[in-house]
Amino acid sequence: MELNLYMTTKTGNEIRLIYNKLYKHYGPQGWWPLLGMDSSTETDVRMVYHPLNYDLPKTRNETYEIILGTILTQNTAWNSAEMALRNLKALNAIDPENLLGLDTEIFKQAIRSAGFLNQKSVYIKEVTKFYIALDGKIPKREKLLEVKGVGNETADSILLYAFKQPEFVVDTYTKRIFSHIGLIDYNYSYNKIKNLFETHLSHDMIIYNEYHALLVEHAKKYYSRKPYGVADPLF
DNA sequence: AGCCAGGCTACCG
DNA sequence: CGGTAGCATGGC
Repeated sequence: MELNLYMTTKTGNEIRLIYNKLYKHYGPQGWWPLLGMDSSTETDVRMVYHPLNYDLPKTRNETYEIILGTILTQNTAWNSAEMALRNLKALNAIDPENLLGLDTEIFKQAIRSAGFLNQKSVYIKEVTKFYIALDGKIPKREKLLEVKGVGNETADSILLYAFKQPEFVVDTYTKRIFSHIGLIDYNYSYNKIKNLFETHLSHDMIIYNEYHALLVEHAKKYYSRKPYGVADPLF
């Protein structure tokens, strides 16, 4: 029979149960957030989450904005990355060609709030050239990983949120929550954890999108300060 | 005042 | 291979 046995394992049930619990508790997350598209109110450009709308990003520059965000938020609070994005928008640089045309010092100062500006300025230029060269095509994970500054999590975030591909994203929060629950060891490799989730869930972009966003939302509340998870009311 | 943030590269054994 | 120092700034 073709009804897969893995669907009945304890681990598989846990992974799906936890998703349902988080979704019921927090609801759809509307990731990846985008800057408001209303340029008439430049002083109040906020990030827009878009729950239950999985058609975004729609334009070349919206896709690019998400790619920029994945680099800017590496080991950095989202608020700091968001500030950098607003600065870039004010420079009309959430556009691959315009960004590459910026003066280097102006560019670095624009992304300063996101930290690691020397590294990230290089990473962003590298991934920008890669994006332009794609010419509208969807990148292979393997090729994304060849770009300097794009590691496992960033590659999966780009594929999932910018290109709507079913790639599960593993981050620090995922490891904290699931090691706290006891389903993984904290030091499992990235791909081992990624495979665990992808094995036990439908290969569904929407599920992967919400699951990762929900884990971040939950972890920000209960897994940001040691000892992690002790006050977690759900798990 | 520290600790933490939606990681990655380079280099080490 | 797996393990880790260094990277920069802002919030709390």
